[in-house]
Amino acid sequence: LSKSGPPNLQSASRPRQNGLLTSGDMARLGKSTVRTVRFYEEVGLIRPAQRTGGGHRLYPTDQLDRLRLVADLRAAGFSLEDIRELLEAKSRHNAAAAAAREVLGHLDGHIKPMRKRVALLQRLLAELEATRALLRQCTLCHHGQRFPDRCADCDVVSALEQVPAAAGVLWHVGR
Amino acid sequence: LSKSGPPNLQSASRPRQNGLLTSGDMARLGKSTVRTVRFYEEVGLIRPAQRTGGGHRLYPTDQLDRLRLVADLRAAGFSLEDIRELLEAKSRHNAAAAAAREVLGHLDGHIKPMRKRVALLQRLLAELEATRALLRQCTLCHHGQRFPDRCADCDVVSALEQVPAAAGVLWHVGR
DNA sequence: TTGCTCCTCACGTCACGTGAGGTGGC
DNA sequence: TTGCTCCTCACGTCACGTGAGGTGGC
Repeated sequence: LSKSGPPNLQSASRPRQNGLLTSGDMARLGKSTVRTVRFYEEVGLIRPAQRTGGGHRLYPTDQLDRLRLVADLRAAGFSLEDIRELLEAKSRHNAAAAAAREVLGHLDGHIKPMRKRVALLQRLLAELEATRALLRQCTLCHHGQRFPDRCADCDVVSALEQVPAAAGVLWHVGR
Repeated sequence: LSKSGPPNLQSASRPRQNGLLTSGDMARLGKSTVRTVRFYEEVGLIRPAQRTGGGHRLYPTDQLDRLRLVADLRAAGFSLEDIRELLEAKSRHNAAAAAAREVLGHLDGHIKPMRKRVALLQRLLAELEATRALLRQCTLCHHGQRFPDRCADCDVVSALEQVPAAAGVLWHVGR
Protein backbone atom coordinates (compact mmCIF):
# COMPACT_ATOMS: atom_id res chain seq x y z
CA LEU A 1 0.00 0.00 0.00
CA SER A 2 3.02 2.26 0.40
CA LYS A 3 4.61 3.46 -2.81
CA SER A 4 7.86 1.65 -2.04
CA GLY A 5 6.18 -1.72 -1.61
CA PRO A 6 6.59 -4.67 -3.98
CA PRO A 7 5.20 -4.40 -7.52
CA ASN A 8 1.49 -4.97 -7.90
CA LEU A 9 1.00 -8.69 -8.34
CA GLN A 10 -2.73 -8.51 -8.86
CA SER A 11 -2.42 -9.45 -12.51
CA ALA A 12 -0.75 -12.69 -11.45
CA SER A 13 -3.59 -13.85 -9.21
CA ARG A 14 -6.17 -11.79 -11.08
CA PRO A 15 -9.42 -11.52 -9.06
CA ARG A 16 -11.24 -9.66 -11.83
CA GLN A 17 -14.94 -9.67 -12.67
CA ASN A 18 -16.05 -8.05 -9.38
CA GLY A 19 -14.35 -10.72 -7.29
CA LEU A 20 -15.43 -13.67 -9.42
CA LEU A 21 -13.03 -16.05 -11.15
CA THR A 22 -12.99 -17.24 -14.76
CA SER A 23 -12.34 -20.85 -15.73
CA GLY A 24 -8.77 -19.89 -16.48
CA ASP A 25 -8.36 -18.31 -13.04
CA MET A 26 -9.72 -21.46 -11.47
CA ALA A 27 -7.33 -23.63 -13.48
CA ARG A 28 -4.33 -21.48 -12.63
CA LEU A 29 -5.08 -20.96 -8.95
CA GLY A 30 -6.22 -24.54 -8.47
CA LYS A 31 -3.24 -26.04 -10.36
CA SER A 32 -5.63 -27.72 -12.75
CA THR A 33 -6.79 -27.24 -16.36
CA VAL A 34 -9.82 -25.52 -17.86
CA ARG A 35 -10.88 -28.85 -19.30
CA THR A 36 -10.85 -30.40 -15.83
CA VAL A 37 -12.75 -27.44 -14.39
CA ARG A 38 -15.46 -27.90 -17.00
CA PHE A 39 -15.45 -31.66 -16.55
CA TYR A 40 -15.92 -31.33 -12.80
CA GLU A 41 -18.91 -29.10 -13.47
CA GLU A 42 -20.29 -31.71 -15.87
CA VAL A 43 -20.22 -34.36 -13.14
CA GLY A 44 -21.59 -31.97 -10.51
CA LEU A 45 -18.54 -31.32 -8.34
CA ILE A 46 -18.29 -27.55 -8.81
CA ARG A 47 -20.63 -24.97 -10.27
CA PRO A 48 -20.20 -21.40 -11.59
CA ALA A 49 -22.31 -18.80 -9.79
CA GLN A 50 -23.19 -17.20 -13.12
CA ARG A 51 -22.23 -16.75 -16.75
CA THR A 52 -21.43 -13.59 -18.69
CA GLY A 53 -23.58 -12.56 -21.65
CA GLY A 54 -21.09 -14.33 -23.89
CA GLY A 55 -21.34 -17.60 -21.95
CA HIS A 56 -18.12 -17.35 -19.94
CA ARG A 57 -18.29 -19.08 -16.56
CA LEU A 58 -17.75 -17.04 -13.39
CA TYR A 59 -16.93 -18.71 -10.07
CA PRO A 60 -16.92 -17.46 -6.46
CA THR A 61 -13.86 -18.32 -4.37
CA ASP A 62 -15.59 -21.09 -2.42
CA GLN A 63 -15.71 -23.01 -5.70
CA LEU A 64 -11.93 -22.60 -5.91
CA ASP A 65 -11.67 -24.19 -2.45
CA ARG A 66 -13.82 -27.07 -3.69
CA LEU A 67 -11.69 -27.46 -6.80
CA ARG A 68 -8.53 -27.58 -4.70
CA LEU A 69 -9.94 -30.20 -2.34
CA VAL A 70 -11.17 -32.29 -5.27
CA ALA A 71 -7.73 -32.08 -6.89
CA ASP A 72 -6.02 -33.12 -3.66
CA LEU A 73 -8.41 -36.01 -3.09
CA ARG A 74 -7.91 -37.18 -6.67
CA ALA A 75 -4.14 -37.09 -6.21
CA ALA A 76 -4.67 -39.12 -3.05
CA GLY A 77 -6.42 -41.82 -5.05
CA PHE A 78 -10.11 -41.04 -4.48
CA SER A 79 -12.52 -41.60 -7.38
CA LEU A 80 -14.77 -38.76 -8.48
CA GLU A 81 -17.71 -40.81 -7.22
CA ASP A 82 -16.11 -41.11 -3.77
CA ILE A 83 -15.45 -37.37 -3.75
CA ARG A 84 -18.98 -36.47 -4.75
CA GLU A 85 -20.44 -38.64 -2.01
CA LEU A 86 -18.13 -37.00 0.49
CA LEU A 87 -18.98 -33.48 -0.66
CA GLU A 88 -22.72 -34.16 -0.74
CA ALA A 89 -22.88 -36.08 2.53
CA LYS A 90 -23.77 -33.02 4.59
CA SER A 91 -26.61 -31.84 2.38
CA ARG A 92 -28.50 -35.09 2.61
CA HIS A 93 -29.55 -34.29 6.19
CA ASN A 94 -31.46 -31.52 7.92
CA ALA A 95 -30.00 -32.01 11.40
CA ALA A 96 -26.41 -31.23 12.27
CA ALA A 97 -25.80 -34.37 14.32
CA ALA A 98 -27.06 -36.70 11.59
CA ALA A 99 -25.14 -34.83 8.90
CA ALA A 100 -21.95 -34.98 10.95
CA ARG A 101 -22.35 -38.71 11.46
CA GLU A 102 -22.85 -39.20 7.73
CA VAL A 103 -19.74 -37.22 6.80
CA LEU A 104 -17.78 -39.03 9.51
CA GLY A 105 -18.83 -42.37 8.06
CA HIS A 106 -17.40 -41.45 4.69
CA LEU A 107 -14.20 -40.05 6.20
CA ASP A 108 -13.61 -43.12 8.34
CA GLY A 109 -13.91 -45.35 5.31
CA HIS A 110 -11.21 -43.45 3.44
CA ILE A 111 -8.60 -42.85 6.10
CA LYS A 112 -7.40 -46.46 6.36
CA PRO A 113 -6.74 -46.83 2.61
CA MET A 114 -4.88 -43.53 2.72
CA ARG A 115 -2.62 -44.81 5.49
CA LYS A 116 -1.97 -47.96 3.47
CA ARG A 117 -1.05 -45.87 0.46
CA VAL A 118 1.39 -43.82 2.52
CA ALA A 119 2.95 -47.01 3.87
CA LEU A 120 3.28 -48.46 0.35
CA LEU A 121 4.83 -45.25 -0.97
CA GLN A 122 7.33 -45.18 1.87
CA ARG A 123 8.28 -48.83 1.53
CA LEU A 124 8.75 -48.37 -2.21
CA LEU A 125 10.77 -45.20 -1.68
CA ALA A 126 13.06 -47.06 0.72
CA GLU A 127 13.51 -49.89 -1.78
CA LEU A 128 14.25 -47.58 -4.68
CA GLU A 129 16.73 -45.63 -2.59
CA ALA A 130 18.50 -48.83 -1.53
CA THR A 131 18.59 -49.81 -5.19
CA ARG A 132 20.01 -46.43 -6.00
CA ALA A 133 22.79 -46.89 -3.45
CA LEU A 134 23.67 -50.27 -4.96
CA LEU A 135 23.67 -48.96 -8.52
CA ARG A 136 25.93 -46.08 -7.59
CA GLN A 137 28.57 -48.72 -6.88
CA CYS A 138 27.85 -50.28 -10.25
CA THR A 139 28.64 -47.05 -12.08
CA LEU A 140 32.27 -47.76 -11.09
CA CYS A 141 32.16 -51.34 -12.37
CA HIS A 142 34.74 -52.43 -14.92
CA HIS A 143 33.93 -56.13 -15.16
CA GLY A 144 32.64 -55.89 -18.68
CA GLN A 145 32.70 -59.60 -19.30
CA ARG A 146 30.58 -60.31 -16.25
CA PHE A 147 27.88 -57.72 -16.80
CA PRO A 148 24.70 -58.79 -18.38
CA ASP A 149 24.19 -62.16 -16.74
CA ARG A 150 26.68 -62.75 -13.96
CA CYS A 151 26.10 -59.72 -11.74
CA ALA A 152 24.81 -62.07 -9.07
CA ASP A 153 28.39 -63.40 -8.71
CA CYS A 154 29.69 -59.88 -8.04
CA ASP A 155 31.15 -59.18 -4.61
CA VAL A 156 29.62 -55.69 -4.53
CA VAL A 157 26.16 -57.14 -5.01
CA SER A 158 26.65 -60.15 -2.77
CA ALA A 159 28.17 -57.97 -0.02
CA LEU A 160 24.71 -56.57 0.60
CA GLU A 161 23.04 -58.40 3.44
CA GLN A 162 19.73 -58.04 1.60
CA VAL A 163 19.24 -57.06 -2.02
CA PRO A 164 16.03 -55.05 -2.19
CA ALA A 165 13.25 -56.68 -4.24
CA ALA A 166 13.18 -53.75 -6.66
CA ALA A 167 16.89 -54.18 -7.37
CA GLY A 168 16.34 -57.85 -8.01
CA VAL A 169 13.87 -56.97 -10.74
CA LEU A 170 15.62 -53.91 -12.14
CA TRP A 171 19.10 -55.42 -12.15
CA HIS A 172 18.15 -59.09 -12.50
CA VAL A 173 20.19 -60.11 -9.50
CA GLY A 174 19.39 -61.77 -6.20
CA ARG A 175 17.35 -64.93 -6.58
CA LEU B 1 8.27 -82.05 7.57
CA SER B 2 7.37 -83.79 10.80
CA LYS B 3 4.00 -85.49 10.95
CA SER B 4 2.78 -83.15 13.68
CA GLY B 5 3.46 -80.00 11.66
CA PRO B 6 0.84 -77.60 10.36
CA PRO B 7 -1.52 -78.82 7.62
CA ASN B 8 -0.17 -78.76 4.11
CA LEU B 9 -0.79 -75.30 2.68
CA GLN B 10 0.62 -76.06 -0.71
CA SER B 11 -2.79 -75.85 -2.32
CA ALA B 12 -3.07 -72.26 -1.11
CA SER B 13 0.10 -70.99 -2.78
CA ARG B 14 0.05 -73.71 -5.43
CA PRO B 15 3.39 -73.93 -7.26
CA ARG B 16 2.16 -76.56 -9.71
CA GLN B 17 3.25 -77.18 -13.30
CA ASN B 18 6.85 -78.16 -12.38
CA GLY B 19 7.44 -74.91 -10.55
CA LEU B 20 5.75 -72.66 -13.10
CA LEU B 21 2.75 -70.45 -12.33
CA THR B 22 -0.52 -70.09 -14.21
CA SER B 23 -2.16 -66.73 -14.88
CA GLY B 24 -4.45 -67.36 -11.94
CA ASP B 25 -1.47 -68.08 -9.68
CA MET B 26 0.16 -64.85 -10.81
CA ALA B 27 -3.03 -62.90 -10.14
CA ARG B 28 -3.51 -64.40 -6.69
CA LEU B 29 0.11 -64.21 -5.55
CA GLY B 30 0.59 -60.77 -7.09
CA LYS B 31 -2.68 -59.38 -5.70
CA SER B 32 -3.80 -58.57 -9.22
CA THR B 33 -6.27 -59.99 -11.76
CA VAL B 34 -5.87 -62.35 -14.69
CA ARG B 35 -7.00 -59.57 -16.99
CA THR B 36 -4.23 -57.32 -15.70
CA VAL B 37 -1.66 -60.11 -16.03
CA ARG B 38 -2.64 -60.58 -19.68
CA PHE B 39 -2.74 -56.83 -20.28
CA TYR B 40 0.78 -56.40 -18.89
CA GLU B 41 1.94 -59.09 -21.28
CA GLU B 42 0.21 -57.25 -24.15
CA VAL B 43 2.19 -54.08 -23.42
CA GLY B 44 5.42 -55.99 -22.87
CA LEU B 45 5.88 -55.77 -19.10
CA ILE B 46 5.85 -59.48 -18.29
CA ARG B 47 6.09 -62.58 -20.41
CA PRO B 48 5.20 -66.26 -19.87
CA ALA B 49 8.13 -68.66 -20.31
CA GLN B 50 5.89 -71.05 -22.22
CA ARG B 51 2.36 -72.16 -22.97
CA THR B 52 0.73 -75.54 -22.50
CA GLY B 53 -0.61 -77.43 -25.49
CA GLY B 54 -4.00 -75.92 -24.79
CA GLY B 55 -2.64 -72.35 -24.81
CA HIS B 56 -2.48 -71.77 -21.04
CA ARG B 57 0.28 -69.36 -20.01
CA LEU B 58 3.02 -70.59 -17.63
CA TYR B 59 5.26 -68.14 -15.76
CA PRO B 60 8.52 -68.55 -13.82
CA THR B 61 8.71 -66.88 -10.42
CA ASP B 62 10.87 -63.98 -11.61
CA GLN B 63 7.86 -62.85 -13.63
CA LEU B 64 5.88 -62.81 -10.40
CA ASP B 65 8.53 -60.49 -8.93
CA ARG B 66 8.13 -58.24 -11.96
CA LEU B 67 4.36 -58.27 -11.64
CA ARG B 68 4.60 -57.31 -7.98
CA LEU B 69 6.98 -54.44 -8.69
CA VAL B 70 4.79 -53.20 -11.54
CA ALA B 71 1.73 -53.32 -9.29
CA ASP B 72 3.53 -51.40 -6.55
CA LEU B 73 4.81 -48.77 -8.97
CA ARG B 74 1.33 -48.37 -10.44
CA ALA B 75 -0.12 -47.86 -6.97
CA ALA B 76 2.60 -45.27 -6.41
CA GLY B 77 1.38 -43.33 -9.43
CA PHE B 78 3.79 -44.44 -12.17
CA SER B 79 2.41 -44.84 -15.70
CA LEU B 80 2.95 -48.12 -17.53
CA GLU B 81 5.21 -46.25 -19.93
CA ASP B 82 7.35 -44.98 -17.02
CA ILE B 83 7.54 -48.50 -15.64
CA ARG B 84 8.53 -50.04 -18.94
CA GLU B 85 11.32 -47.53 -19.42
CA LEU B 86 12.56 -48.26 -15.91
CA LEU B 87 12.45 -52.04 -16.42
CA GLU B 88 14.13 -51.86 -19.81
CA ALA B 89 16.77 -49.32 -18.87
CA LYS B 90 19.40 -51.94 -18.02
CA SER B 91 19.04 -53.93 -21.23
CA ARG B 92 19.75 -50.96 -23.47
CA HIS B 93 23.47 -51.09 -22.55
CA ASN B 94 26.23 -53.62 -22.78
CA ALA B 95 28.44 -52.20 -20.03
CA ALA B 96 27.53 -52.31 -16.36
CA ALA B 97 28.56 -48.73 -15.58
CA ALA B 98 26.52 -47.25 -18.43
CA ALA B 99 23.51 -49.41 -17.60
CA ALA B 100 23.69 -48.40 -13.93
CA ARG B 101 23.83 -44.73 -14.87
CA GLU B 102 20.81 -45.15 -17.12
CA VAL B 103 18.73 -46.87 -14.44
CA LEU B 104 19.87 -44.27 -11.89
CA GLY B 105 18.70 -41.50 -14.19
CA HIS B 106 15.21 -42.95 -14.31
CA LEU B 107 15.13 -43.57 -10.57
CA ASP B 108 16.28 -40.06 -9.76
CA GLY B 109 13.51 -38.58 -11.88
CA HIS B 110 10.84 -40.50 -10.01
CA ILE B 111 11.92 -40.17 -6.42
CA LYS B 112 11.09 -36.47 -6.04
CA PRO B 113 7.50 -36.84 -7.28
CA MET B 114 7.09 -39.77 -4.90
CA ARG B 115 8.21 -37.64 -1.97
CA LYS B 116 5.74 -34.96 -3.02
CA ARG B 117 2.96 -37.52 -3.14
CA VAL B 118 3.81 -38.74 0.33
CA ALA B 119 3.78 -35.15 1.60
CA LEU B 120 0.41 -34.49 -0.05
CA LEU B 121 -1.07 -37.66 1.38
CA GLN B 122 0.16 -36.81 4.84
CA ARG B 123 -1.09 -33.23 4.71
CA LEU B 124 -4.48 -34.41 3.50
CA LEU B 125 -4.60 -37.10 6.17
CA ALA B 126 -3.91 -34.48 8.84
CA GLU B 127 -6.64 -32.23 7.45
CA LEU B 128 -9.20 -35.01 7.26
CA GLU B 129 -8.36 -36.11 10.77
CA ALA B 130 -8.74 -32.56 12.10
CA THR B 131 -12.07 -32.38 10.27
CA ARG B 132 -13.03 -35.66 11.87
CA ALA B 133 -12.27 -34.30 15.33
CA LEU B 134 -14.44 -31.24 14.65
CA LEU B 135 -17.31 -33.28 13.29
CA ARG B 136 -17.27 -35.57 16.30
CA GLN B 137 -18.29 -32.52 18.34
CA CYS B 138 -21.03 -31.83 15.81
CA THR B 139 -22.59 -35.25 16.35
CA LEU B 140 -23.62 -33.86 19.78
CA CYS B 141 -25.12 -30.69 18.30
CA HIS B 142 -28.75 -29.85 19.08
CA HIS B 143 -29.00 -26.42 17.45
CA GLY B 144 -31.37 -27.61 14.76
CA GLN B 145 -32.41 -24.11 13.74
CA ARG B 146 -28.82 -23.05 13.16
CA PHE B 147 -27.64 -26.04 11.17
CA PRO B 148 -27.56 -25.73 7.47
CA ASP B 149 -26.34 -22.18 7.06
CA ARG B 150 -25.22 -20.70 10.34
CA CYS B 151 -22.65 -23.22 11.55
CA ALA B 152 -19.99 -20.54 11.14
CA ASP B 153 -21.62 -18.71 14.10
CA CYS B 154 -21.25 -21.79 16.29
CA ASP B 155 -18.91 -21.55 19.28
CA VAL B 156 -17.65 -25.10 18.77
CA VAL B 157 -16.55 -24.27 15.26
CA SER B 158 -15.22 -20.82 16.05
CA ALA B 159 -13.32 -22.13 19.10
CA LEU B 160 -10.91 -23.79 16.70
CA GLU B 161 -7.88 -21.62 16.15
CA GLN B 162 -7.80 -22.80 12.57
CA VAL B 163 -10.56 -24.60 10.70
CA PRO B 164 -8.88 -27.01 8.29
CA ALA B 165 -9.49 -26.25 4.63
CA ALA B 166 -11.16 -29.60 4.09
CA ALA B 167 -13.66 -28.85 6.86
CA GLY B 168 -14.39 -25.51 5.25
CA VAL B 169 -15.43 -27.28 2.08
CA LEU B 170 -17.09 -30.32 3.62
CA TRP B 171 -19.02 -28.42 6.29
CA HIS B 172 -19.32 -25.06 4.50
CA VAL B 173 -17.86 -23.12 7.41
CA GLY B 174 -14.81 -20.96 7.83
CA ARG B 175 -14.48 -18.23 5.29
C1' DT C 1 -8.34 -3.71 -33.94
C1' DT C 2 -5.23 -7.29 -32.33
C1' DG C 3 -4.37 -11.20 -29.16
C1' DC C 4 -5.35 -14.09 -25.84
C1' DT C 5 -8.93 -16.48 -23.63
C1' DC C 6 -13.09 -18.62 -23.53
C1' DC C 7 -16.90 -21.53 -25.67
C1' DT C 8 -19.05 -26.17 -27.50
C1' DC C 9 -18.83 -30.51 -29.71
C1' DA C 10 -16.52 -34.66 -30.42
C1' DC C 11 -13.08 -38.01 -30.83
C1' DG C 12 -8.69 -39.99 -28.52
C1' DT C 13 -6.19 -42.17 -24.60
C1' DC C 14 -4.73 -44.80 -20.60
C1' DA C 15 -5.40 -48.82 -17.76
C1' DC C 16 -7.84 -51.79 -17.24
C1' DG C 17 -13.27 -54.21 -16.21
C1' DT C 18 -16.75 -57.07 -17.97
C1' DG C 19 -19.31 -60.13 -20.41
C1' DA C 20 -19.85 -63.68 -24.58
C1' DG C 21 -18.76 -67.94 -26.21
C1' DG C 22 -15.69 -71.66 -26.12
C1' DT C 23 -11.85 -75.09 -24.40
C1' DG C 24 -8.33 -77.15 -20.98
C1' DG C 25 -6.69 -79.90 -16.96
C1' DC C 26 -6.42 -82.26 -12.30
C1' DT D 1 -17.56 -86.84 -16.23
C1' DT D 2 -18.17 -82.66 -13.56
C1' DG D 3 -16.38 -78.07 -12.19
C1' DC D 4 -13.41 -74.67 -12.11
C1' DT D 5 -10.06 -72.27 -14.67
C1' DC D 6 -8.19 -70.68 -18.64
C1' DC D 7 -8.57 -68.81 -23.53
C1' DT D 8 -9.70 -64.99 -27.23
C1' DC D 9 -12.24 -61.27 -29.01
C1' DA D 10 -14.55 -57.11 -28.23
C1' DC D 11 -17.04 -53.53 -26.19
C1' DG D 12 -17.46 -50.55 -21.78
C1' DT D 13 -15.60 -47.25 -18.29
C1' DC D 14 -13.20 -43.65 -15.78
C1' DA D 15 -10.94 -39.23 -15.93
C1' DC D 16 -9.67 -36.53 -18.44
C1' DG D 17 -6.42 -34.68 -23.17
C1' DT D 18 -6.60 -32.76 -27.62
C1' DG D 19 -7.82 -30.64 -31.61
C1' DA D 20 -11.62 -28.20 -34.76
C1' DG D 21 -14.08 -24.28 -35.50
C1' DG D 22 -15.98 -20.25 -33.63
C1' DT D 23 -16.79 -16.09 -30.29
C1' DG D 24 -15.82 -12.87 -26.12
C1' DG D 25 -13.54 -9.17 -23.47
C1' DC D 26 -9.94 -5.83 -21.53
